[in-house]
Formats: sequence, C-alpha cells, structure tokens
Amino acid sequence: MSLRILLADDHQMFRHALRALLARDPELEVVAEAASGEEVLAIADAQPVDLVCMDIAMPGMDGIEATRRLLARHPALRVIGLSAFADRQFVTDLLAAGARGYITKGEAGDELLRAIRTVCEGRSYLCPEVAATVADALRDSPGVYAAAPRLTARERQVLQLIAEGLTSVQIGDRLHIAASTVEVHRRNLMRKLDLHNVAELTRYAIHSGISPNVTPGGAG
Amino acid sequence: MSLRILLADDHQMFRHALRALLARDPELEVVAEAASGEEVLAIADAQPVDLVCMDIAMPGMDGIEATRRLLARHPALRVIGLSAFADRQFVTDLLAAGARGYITKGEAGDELLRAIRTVCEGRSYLCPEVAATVADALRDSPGVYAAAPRLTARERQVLQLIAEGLTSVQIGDRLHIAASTVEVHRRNLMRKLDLHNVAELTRYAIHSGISPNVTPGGAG
DNA sequence: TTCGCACTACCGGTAAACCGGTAGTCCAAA
DNA sequence: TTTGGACTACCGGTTTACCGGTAGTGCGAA
Repeated sequence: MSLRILLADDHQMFRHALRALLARDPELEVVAEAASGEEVLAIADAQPVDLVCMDIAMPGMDGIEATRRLLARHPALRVIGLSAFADRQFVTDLLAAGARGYITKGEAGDELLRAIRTVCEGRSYLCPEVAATVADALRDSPGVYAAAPRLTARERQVLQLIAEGLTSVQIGDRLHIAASTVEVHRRNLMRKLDLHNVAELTRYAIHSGISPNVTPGGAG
Repeated sequence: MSLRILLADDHQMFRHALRALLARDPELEVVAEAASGEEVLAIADAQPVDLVCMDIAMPGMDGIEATRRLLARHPALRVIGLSAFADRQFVTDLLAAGARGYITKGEAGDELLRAIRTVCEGRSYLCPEVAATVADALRDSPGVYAAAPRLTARERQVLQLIAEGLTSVQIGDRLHIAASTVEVHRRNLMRKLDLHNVAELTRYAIHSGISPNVTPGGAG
C-alpha cells in the first residue's frame, strides 16, 4: 500500500526536486502539490492524503497556521515540517501545531525519506539540528519556554510582508485591514521579539524561515 | 614544501572548522587567522603567507577591499574567496579584485581542498554554482555587466551596518563620519541596487553574503 | 458567565527614513 | 593637467517608522 503525499512549498522548483527525491521510494506517491496554506486545506478537503510535507515559509497562510487548521479537520493526517533554518520559535510552534516531524532543508534528502518512514510508523522524527534546538528550548527552563514569545498567525503574516519591504499602508491594503491595525501588529511583533527596527525584523524573518532568503526584486 | 595559509573569517568557530579540514592535507599549514580585513593586511605584512582563504563578509574592511589592497602590496599572494551565497555582484567584484578562486560555504570541504590545489598550480578555480553565476553575468551582455551596480568599499560597509539595524546616526558614530554622509551612502546604495527601504537592503545584504544570516540580538 | 486573547481601529507625538539638491577635498587615471 | 570617481558634508522637504495609550468585537477556555 503506497503512501499518498501532498507537497506544500511556494517554490515550484523545490516541489519538483522533492518529487524526484521521493520517487526513489516506490512506496511513496506524490498525489498533489500546493503553493500556499490555503491550497493545502483545499486539496486535503478534496482528496485523500496521508502525509503532508509542509514548508513553513509560504505567502498568505503559512505552514504553522495551515498545520493547525489541517489537523483540526483531518486528525489522522501526518505533517512533516520543512524550513531553511532550525529557528527555535518556529520549530516549537510547528510541533505545537501537531507536526510529527521537522527537518531543515540543509539536510540531505535521505533525511526526509527517513523522516517519512519514521512518521508513518507513528513515531516522531526530528533532524539532529532541530532536535538540538528543541532540547535547548526545553533546557532553558520550562517556565521561560512557556513564556516564550509566541507569534500569532496574523503577526507572522505581517512579519512576512514587512520583511518584503512593504509599508504599513501597503500591508493593510494586501490584508484588507487598516494601516493602523498593521502598526499594532508591527509593535506587538517588536515587543515580543525584542527587536526595534525593520532591519532586525527582516533578519529574524529570513533566519526563522518565515521569509525566503532571495534577492529583493528592485522596483522594476 | 608546505603551503602557508592565512584564514580570514569573522567567526572563530568557522576558522577552527576550516583549520581542522585543512589539517587533512599535510602539505597545508595554517600559519595565522584573521577576523577582519585590517587584520589580514597586518598579518600579511608581518609574516610570509602563500595563500589566503578570505570570507567576503567581515566587519570593518570586508573581503573584497582587503583582497584589493592585499594584492596591491603582495602580488604573488593567492586569494580564494568564501561566502555563503554566490551573489553575482560580489563574485564578480572579488574576482575583479584579483582572487584566484571562489567557492560557496554550501560546498563540501573537499571543494575547498580542490580549490587550494588548483590555485597553487597557477590556475583559477570556481565551484559549480559560482561558475554558473559568472557565466550568467557574462552572458547577460558585457555592456550590462560593465554598467552593473558596483558598490564601493564604504557603501558595502554602510550596507553591512544598515542590515544590522543601526540608524544613520549610529553608523556615523561607528565609522567616525557625519550622519549626513551616511545618508548619502544609503541613498547611493538604494539608487545603485534599485531598492527603496531598509527591509530590501537587509535582504540584499544577507543574500549577497555581506551580512551573516544570524538571528538579530534583541536589545539584550 | 467571566476572563483572556486575538484582532480590529484610532489618537497623539518624536525619531528616522527617504528623496532631491549643492559642494568641497582627495586621488588616480586619462 | 584635466577629468572623474569616491568620500565627505550640508540644505530643504515629505513619508514612514516607532512608541505610548485607549477601545470595541468575537471567540474559546476556565
């Protein structure tokens, strides 16, 4: 019996590469691809899926919120998170959302295959770097861990757009909310993360993987 | 006859890792380490060095400017550039400064050993990703290439500090110049790169490798 | 039901970014 | 010698970021 897999990542090339990688195991069948959290939910509602390989950095609804909603509707689903870096905040958030595995894109492809097999057996799998991150988070006193700055879905969405260079007015237009509301989210982000300007927010967004590390496009 | 190597990178851990890597070849002897461009010049003036492994992202004088000045004083020296990404601008700038090799940190360690051996034989060595970048730069018409936005040493320095979240006043204090002068460099950067806010400058700095991709420090 | 949280939205204010211009010195290349 | 680039520095202005507060709605948990 093959495993029906949904690939969720905003980069088509990466999805194709993953598809090629997973093709090495005849037991694994990629039945669909999604480029955003909204697409993931729509596809999972429309056809049977066993496992989702979910990038946390996607435009619109990100991987964390998508995982939360996905598992609320389809509790039997298994989710494996993917991101460029093992940021403590996003690792713990995604695991709290119900993901069974988490590996960084820096790992070898075999790591993903191992994660899929392990997760299918009902166990969890974290790549070494992520495992160390989680261990660090737990070691730094459970109290602090519980009180750690947890970003809301809206805050992550705003953070993503700030890191793309949009102004509060532009973000408001994009999300169909007032610019003043965007400013509130911006201030809450800075307070929670103890960062105080756009440059630091952008660095955090890129490092945490919520925003892809690509060259900005310029005005053209 | 062993090869006297100088390692230049602002991260001690990376220098140590490189040292361990190079120790696998008994012909290679790491005779010194530097954490900035200024240190590289001082060391090369004080003791004989055959080859420099130079990170382009260093605080103060970066690897490009350091390579330019280094080769002006010691033309027989060989320089191999290292960076996190194969940004077109910085690759071409470093090669124009006289570097004989360029590899990204994403490559395996064997790639660096191969580069060192090749460069010592008097030939140039570029890792595949960098080679492709250079090819692209040349293919996109020599005219455009010549007219490409070339950043000055001072501009790269200012860009680095902008990406760290410093204000123009703070950057001016750090570099011992007026804040108004920093604003000029900032505007020239934005004009040359066709970017128009701190977020995009920060993305560019991180992606190009001039600024390390680390989590911002908070107010601490 | 009450409480907390997320999300929404506004007020006012200061600091900084962003945009345009002019202008001097220094140095190296033409 | 002249020209051009890099670096320095200032003038003016508008927009946005940043910081502090208040406040209403809806929703889910205690």
